[in-house]
Amino acid sequence: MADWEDLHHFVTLAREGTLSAAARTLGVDHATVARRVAALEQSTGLKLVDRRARTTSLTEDGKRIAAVAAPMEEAAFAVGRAAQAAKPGVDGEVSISAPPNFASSVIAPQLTLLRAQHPAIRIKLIGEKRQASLGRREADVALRLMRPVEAGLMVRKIGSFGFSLYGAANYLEKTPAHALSFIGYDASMADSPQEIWLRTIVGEREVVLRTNDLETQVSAACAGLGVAALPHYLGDSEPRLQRYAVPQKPISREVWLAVHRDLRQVPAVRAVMEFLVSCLRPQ
Amino acid sequence: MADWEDLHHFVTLAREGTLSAAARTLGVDHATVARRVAALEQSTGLKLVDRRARTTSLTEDGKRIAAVAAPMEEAAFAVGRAAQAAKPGVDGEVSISAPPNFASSVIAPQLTLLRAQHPAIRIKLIGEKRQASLGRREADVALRLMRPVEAGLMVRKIGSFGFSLYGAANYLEKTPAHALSFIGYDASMADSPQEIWLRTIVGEREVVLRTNDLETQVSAACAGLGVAALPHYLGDSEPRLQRYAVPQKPISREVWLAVHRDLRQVPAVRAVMEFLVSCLRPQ
DNA sequence: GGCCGGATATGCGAAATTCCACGAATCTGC
DNA sequence: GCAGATTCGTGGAATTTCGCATATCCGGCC
Repeated sequence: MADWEDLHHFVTLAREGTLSAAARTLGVDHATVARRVAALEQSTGLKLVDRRARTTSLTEDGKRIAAVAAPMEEAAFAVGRAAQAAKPGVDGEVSISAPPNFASSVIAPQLTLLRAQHPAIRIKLIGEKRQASLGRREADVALRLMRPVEAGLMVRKIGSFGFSLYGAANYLEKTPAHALSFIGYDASMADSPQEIWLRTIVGEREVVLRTNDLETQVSAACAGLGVAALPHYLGDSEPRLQRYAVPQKPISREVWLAVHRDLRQVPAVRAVMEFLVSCLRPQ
Repeated sequence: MADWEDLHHFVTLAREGTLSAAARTLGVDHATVARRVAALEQSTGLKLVDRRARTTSLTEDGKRIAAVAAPMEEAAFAVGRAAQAAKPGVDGEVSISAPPNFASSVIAPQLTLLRAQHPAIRIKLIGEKRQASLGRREADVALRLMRPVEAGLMVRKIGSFGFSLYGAANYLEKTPAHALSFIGYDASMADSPQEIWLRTIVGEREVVLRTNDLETQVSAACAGLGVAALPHYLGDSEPRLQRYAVPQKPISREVWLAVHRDLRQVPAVRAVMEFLVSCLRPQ
């Protein structure tokens, strides 16, 4: 019987694609991954990966084995969730995945409320653009701007927020509409609703700054570089900015709360979810 | 994330019931099992087993985790089968589980035929009364006397054999029917069809020897201790014995061949199955 | 009551595993 | 074309893990 930990390393390698990436997610050295995969090849008597200088690719046998072993990983994550769900009481660490600026602007400022109500809960707030997989427990709870489709999740729409154009007051005063400059997202966000909305407004005018970081957009707008499409929670809280009305139909994005089925009954997780709902409730 | 090998040890412990038994099936020291389970408890933060001097019993949390982890073991066995199935060609070791006397009397004598036809196949012939689990790869192929019901198996009836009463020639000559002594199975086989059949014949007469070993029955019958209910393949091949006819309806038992779905296409396994079928074919 | 078989803890030495560091190879951007 | 970044391979030192031996405990049996 093969060592299960060897299988763990191999499955991770199969998913991540490179030894180094697998090593990072496993929290070990890449040499360890290489050796464990070699051990698995030894014990199965099959060649599982093609080792080449810069990339390692799975052989046909490797793909087959990886496919069969994938359910094993599913089960392993289920064990992890079951273990967390078995812990009694409202304590322990709960990790939240949310869009970066949403995390810093909306959630973080209110964390003291949660802290006051449930002192035993430790929060890990992960602001990241990529959608953390709740299935593999990269986070316990996730806030998403689109309805999650991952299997095994309980999802719930808990609110929404609108966008407006914002500019520095003195910039808007002195600049005629046809001469406005714009601040937009970079290519990585080209498909986002707010960027599409912004393009309909920009028309022939100029986009002078593209950035994927909303805070940078705020700073640039404050400095009078141009106008930016910002969520209300950001723009309205910045006194140096004011809204710039446009005829286009305003847009808004929905906020969805997602939790894995297995964790939804955990007291600490429930508490965090209620807190997140309250964060989004209109004051 | 918990170490998968820790989970492996824990799942085995959960199934086997004791540290020592788990250690035996895993092929490690019981201290290792204890340490790994302790490590799992550490990493999950749950108490999984109650350690007592003579027995270790799962806690409620332990049962829950074990139940969730069981599919992981299923997947691990599937990986093992997939690995074996991926091996090309008619070679490698194939293990056969069969009733003990059947293995020694019917299969073993003909193994040279298989050997001649497929020199690259190594056979592991396991004669054991308990039914080896093909699902967990305790054997690749099994011969059973009843239709297997395990999930995932391909089963096929490949023959049958009958029973008769046998006794030493001189014993049968000198002993009148009402004075016959009998040789039967012990309590562990009390429910077997041949034992039930034997009881209908014995009536008020005496059972002078009970044993679970068929070879012992043969020896005793040869020595003139009494008559025994033996399968024809055993009794007919022993020149010192001859059948003793009885009015009761004769019985026979079916022989079933079982193989796991995932292994039925492996060349070596197919070859062994064909060989086993030929063993049962009436000459 | 004493003995025995089997099970679980514990301590220690050996062995295996892991991390670390360095070098080679490849891809990317300028 | 070259520098920088990333990746994989390898060898040696340190840590961890494992197996063995011993001690202890419990239940059953004579």
